[in-house]
Amino acid sequence: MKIPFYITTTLPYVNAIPHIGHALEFIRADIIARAKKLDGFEVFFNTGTDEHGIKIYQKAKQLGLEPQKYVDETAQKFREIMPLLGLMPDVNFIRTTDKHHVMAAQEFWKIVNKNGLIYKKNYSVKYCIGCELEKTDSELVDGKCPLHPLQDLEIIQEENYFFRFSIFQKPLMDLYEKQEKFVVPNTRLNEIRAFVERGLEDFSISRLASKMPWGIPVPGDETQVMYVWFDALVNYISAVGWPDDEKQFKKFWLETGGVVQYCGKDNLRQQSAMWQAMLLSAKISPSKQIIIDGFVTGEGGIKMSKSLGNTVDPLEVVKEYGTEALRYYVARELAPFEDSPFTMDKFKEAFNAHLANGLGNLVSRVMKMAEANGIKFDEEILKTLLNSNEIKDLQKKYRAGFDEYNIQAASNAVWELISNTDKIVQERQPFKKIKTDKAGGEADIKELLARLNIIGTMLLPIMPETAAKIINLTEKNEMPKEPLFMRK
RNA sequence: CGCGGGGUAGAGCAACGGUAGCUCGUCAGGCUCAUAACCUGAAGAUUGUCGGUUCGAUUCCGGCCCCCGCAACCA
Repeated sequence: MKIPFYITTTLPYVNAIPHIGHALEFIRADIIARAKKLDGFEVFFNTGTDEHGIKIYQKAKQLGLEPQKYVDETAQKFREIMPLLGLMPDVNFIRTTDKHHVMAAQEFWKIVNKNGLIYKKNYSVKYCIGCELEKTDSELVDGKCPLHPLQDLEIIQEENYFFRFSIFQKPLMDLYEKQEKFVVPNTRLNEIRAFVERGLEDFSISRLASKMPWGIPVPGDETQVMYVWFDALVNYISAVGWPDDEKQFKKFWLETGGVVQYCGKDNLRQQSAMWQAMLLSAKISPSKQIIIDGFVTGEGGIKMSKSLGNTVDPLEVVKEYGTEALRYYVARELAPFEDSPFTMDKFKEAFNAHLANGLGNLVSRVMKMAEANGIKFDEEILKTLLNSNEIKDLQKKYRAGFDEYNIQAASNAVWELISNTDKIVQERQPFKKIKTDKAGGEADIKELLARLNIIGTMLLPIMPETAAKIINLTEKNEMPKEPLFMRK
């Protein structure tokens, strides 16, 4: 009987096309999903697109498209990128415009409402006549719209539904206290704790449909649509069958102890506070863990932005270096939880050093020796090697890395093995030894083959295609027809 | 006194009460199985700054300076 495991990315908001930050999160979640699968778990891996709300409504209008048409097109771009990033083919792709999800979000609303946690209240909105847009406080400079500083903002009173977030302070603090490593890394847990401790305010969870119709209708009130967060977050349960597919929900939400959610640091509050309060309000058990990753930045830690021209297009990277190389870079060259710079120069450097010169070259040199001397992969030697302290220690590091969602640490263990193996070739010089001491040389080469085989196995979640290639080469005793990674 | 992260060799990071490690890059030597790859060694850091605690601080405490992100209904 396989133990179920549920992991999800944040659903990207489709007001823009996929960027490197999305790619990074998809790849990380996929690596964990694959590692769990290889470990014998029955994995449900979820991703998809968040498609409602004002930004999308405006974006569609601006492009002269119906919102549905716009989101169909953009969602398709996200769907297409999944295989290019090497995601598992059975990844679940949910859209918040899916019928089932819409139904689930409405059902969720009804339950929360029934539990007395939704109420109506006047909400004042600041509106800039110049922009013809609502403005939030954070968008204002000295209380004025920075684009139209001479015009006063109009205050519009609007009646919205609110969620009683404020009463969840204590339950959330308890959750952070009791659930082990609820937020990873710990600094983020402290951050959200401090935030909740300061006190929570109810937040509005609907918009007037007359002004912004692009949302899920509020059950029982056609004049309002649900605010995107209240809709989008529900995907984590609707994706596993809530509310109607009890069997699926029981398996992947209840038996797993909840979902493991990957999200960016900008999503900390929504996922580890708002969403958890929402679940509590519907009497559903909380998520299992929230994994917060940092952002990729440009050179020098500066935020990536189109206007600065320091963005990196994941599709360009894949086109130039391939999917596997991008996965490598995400896994090992980026800090797992902190911001890290991502530039094409750095990428090339890492590619040459660790994929071409490191992994690829090692495969070529070992397979050449094996092939030239007709030496076959030996299961017995593999078994002995797996019992050595060196390999055991590395496997331990590798597993601990994955257990802590520290993909970098796990990957480092693999490259430590690669480096050790290069050293062995140099020290024992089997290519020379085989000429004078046939048995000794053969034994060395067999060990090298077994090492390569282990490297392949360890690479399976990180670089699945390369890993399969390496395993295949060692078992078939073939030199790669062309280098695995050609120097750039 | 809004919140958080950070300032360590040319670059990117690590460590932690006992004078700093790794990766890339640079230089020298070795090897020739391999993708001008690989192995060994070297050069290169007064660990932002001032002060305190201590036998001893990069590591603990306090002040200051600088950088980055966020500031809730903006995904």
